[in-house]
Amino acid sequence: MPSSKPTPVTMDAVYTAPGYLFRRMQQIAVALFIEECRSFDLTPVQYAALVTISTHPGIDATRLSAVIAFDRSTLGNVIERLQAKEFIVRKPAPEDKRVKLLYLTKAGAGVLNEIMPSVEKAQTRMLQPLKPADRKTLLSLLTQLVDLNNEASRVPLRAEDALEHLGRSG
Amino acid sequence: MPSSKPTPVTMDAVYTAPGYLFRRMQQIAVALFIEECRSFDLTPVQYAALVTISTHPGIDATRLSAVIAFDRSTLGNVIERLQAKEFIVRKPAPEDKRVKLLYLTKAGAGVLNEIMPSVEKAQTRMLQPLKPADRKTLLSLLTQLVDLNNEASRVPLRAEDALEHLGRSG
DNA sequence: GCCATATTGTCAGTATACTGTCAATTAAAT
DNA sequence: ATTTAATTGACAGTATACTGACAATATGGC
Repeated sequence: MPSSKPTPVTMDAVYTAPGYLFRRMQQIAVALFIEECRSFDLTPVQYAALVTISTHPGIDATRLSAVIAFDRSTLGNVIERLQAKEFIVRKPAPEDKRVKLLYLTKAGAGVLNEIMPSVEKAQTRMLQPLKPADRKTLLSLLTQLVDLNNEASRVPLRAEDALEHLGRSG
Repeated sequence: MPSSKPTPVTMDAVYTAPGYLFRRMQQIAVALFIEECRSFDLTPVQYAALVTISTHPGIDATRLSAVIAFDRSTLGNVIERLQAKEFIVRKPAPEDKRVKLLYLTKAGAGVLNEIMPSVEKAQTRMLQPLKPADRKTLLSLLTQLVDLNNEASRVPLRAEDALEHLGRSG
């Protein structure tokens, strides 16, 4: 017969779970980013979107979502905010009336250039407590893990999608 | 004079940043949790809260927030939802009219017992793609990093706070 | 050309997260 | 004891995230 004796629950069920640790590190990462970049009025997500629009001028929202693996619905609001701050502009695509193409404004390119050192500082700070060798190990394992689990999230990363707006066929 | 020549921005500014990788892993971790625990109507945060109330019956919201390092404001809504699902109850504290003490209901204890295997499965799955030795390494480094960066987040983990409701002096 | 299908942006709804504020209440200072 | 501080739960406001739906538009099969 199946034993229904309940295992005594301890806080280890939370503290040692990788999911909990990833959540904590995400909180910490965002906190450090916001702290270092306070003067630029850009969130981590907005920064990632801005970088991607910079490297892929004329990308549309759907492809942008695939390239940084952010939800399409979420990205709509992010784009709105970047547009409100006048860091990007949206232009209707001539060949497809559904699509709106994204471009950096001068202000957007400017803020991106200026914020870079602060972003670097935040990224450095979050791994700082580890020994240099451990930083490399963690980053390597984390990169592998994200890549190998790519399909597990709703919006898998599709870096190659970024090239489609340049006229490739899928 | 300072060179204002802008460094060409590449997607590496996003893809290799630890902050981005932590965000991706958090997304993936939540997605796997939700998938494995679909039948239980509990989110990762609600699960963590339930575990903590189980191991600390009679804890209040502020101490709960310190023990799992979740924001106090956020936790208010989480508690409301757990209460709506009748997994917990809130009782006013006799000695302090501000405080409401949290307790598991029978249904709460039941769901916690039943969900455990699915939670375990989700936690296992998210590290599965790595070799066993690498899983151990990553978990160890992650645990260290979260601990060493504890003060960087708005709500640092204060595990010892959990004992106060048992009558300690701070 | 027509029709089933897919894509795009958008929206409503729910659930974290954080900032800042507030009233009620308690504790501390003197 | 009275003023001052701090604490507690709550709230409003902003910003990710995901689900599921929708109209407008494109595309494919035929």
